[in-house]
Amino acid sequence: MTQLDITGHLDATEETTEQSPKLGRKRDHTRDPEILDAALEVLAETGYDGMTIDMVAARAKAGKATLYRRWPSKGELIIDAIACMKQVDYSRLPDTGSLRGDLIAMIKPPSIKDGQRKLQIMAGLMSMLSHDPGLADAANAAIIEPRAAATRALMQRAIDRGQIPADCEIEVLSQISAAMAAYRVLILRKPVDRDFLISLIDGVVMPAVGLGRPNGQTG
Amino acid sequence: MTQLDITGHLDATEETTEQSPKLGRKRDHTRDPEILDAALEVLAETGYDGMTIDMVAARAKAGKATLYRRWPSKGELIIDAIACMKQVDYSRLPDTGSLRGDLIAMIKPPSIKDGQRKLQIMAGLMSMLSHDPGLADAANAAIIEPRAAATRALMQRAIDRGQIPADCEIEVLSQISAAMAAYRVLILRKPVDRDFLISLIDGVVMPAVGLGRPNGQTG
DNA sequence: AAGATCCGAAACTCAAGAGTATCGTATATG
DNA sequence: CATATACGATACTCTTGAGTTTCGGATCTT
Repeated sequence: MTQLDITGHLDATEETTEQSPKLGRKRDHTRDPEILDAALEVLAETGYDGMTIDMVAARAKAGKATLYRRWPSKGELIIDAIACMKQVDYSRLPDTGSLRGDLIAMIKPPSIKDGQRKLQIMAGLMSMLSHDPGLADAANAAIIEPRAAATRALMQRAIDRGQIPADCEIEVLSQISAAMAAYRVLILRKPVDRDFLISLIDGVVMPAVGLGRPNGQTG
Repeated sequence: MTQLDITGHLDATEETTEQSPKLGRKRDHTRDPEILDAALEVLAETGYDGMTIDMVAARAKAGKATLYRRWPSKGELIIDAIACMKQVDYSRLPDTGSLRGDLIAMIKPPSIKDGQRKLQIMAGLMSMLSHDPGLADAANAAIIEPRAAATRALMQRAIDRGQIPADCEIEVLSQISAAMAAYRVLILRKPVDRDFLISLIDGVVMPAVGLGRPNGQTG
């Protein structure tokens, strides 16, 4: 449950338990993951402007000064927190043989919960995105793109298998679930559950790729 | 659904009678519309937390005290501004005879521009919506619901005419354009233009109601 | 014209939060 | 045990913005 490393600015993949014997230096920045987690929690709860460094420090049971020893500013802390955000693993895509099966296989409680949290974080960042390109890039890379890439891959595979027409608008279709979920949570303020996502797949996505509703008249 | 009306104010949007043209500084709260407009502008540009009363006052060429003589707080001002927001008129829906024609008829430059602006405002409000139910309600009534109701009515009419199946998921389908537009503007940070909206109608909505893609294989 | 009002500008108070500095303590190393 | 260092807590400075007050001048009424 606790796979954490991330000491510098990521890329630190080796997590050997030994320390370099550096002249009496004690533990490195071991508290970083907890602090970044606390920052994301507070961000999701109160939004970027509402959150304070004291809140984050208190949540992480750390001193305010500790945060400033490690990050130069509130903004940098948040960008780092987003970049180091824990991800659900999209590297191994489901392979059920059918597009519908694959899409539904992506709907799992941890995935839903993860999505909900990410949307809360996005909501907290929203008003800042227009004014801080670095923040927007970090949010996109950590929150939006991973899931989008996974869905896109599923659809491309269905095309490669000849299961859906090659001229499907994958770009748009692969965004439907994410967009509708975001709209529902952030704007309609209703929960996104499994049934909603399935009704999206069966009522929108599958028909749109020609696998759903038996075609009828032409309006 | 239904309309707005919220508190007590508004009705200032209508020009009652012709009064002294430019020299006039009338005694009633004639400046209200300009101030509310300025508030919306600043809100859209900088977000709720980023905006200051001074910004709004300066934008409206008014004194800060004037705003406080009229609204008790920043929050009340914003809620009033949203409630009194100018609307594009959705009361007379297009009637082209076909669902596709109606949907496309709703895409007009003023409508696109209006939508873009509303989304910017929503972005500025986003982080507040979770913490202020009154604000969320006002935003929903003024920004979200009018357009949603119009699209829903278009689809219901298509069902009544027998042009699309009665078991279409109207609720979801009518939200597609709004959700995808919001996703594109707020999260993807790309512009929403006429071509995008048309590709949504032809690539997603129409196929989903059985009027688009010639149905084929079963995956 | 005189009086009553409303307005814009600007100075002011007050609270909150970003960022800094200090200090006592805990702990690993030697 | 001694030392060096990182940490938590806390007090502090400084800036910003919400909300208030004051005042001179412009406008409407009578």
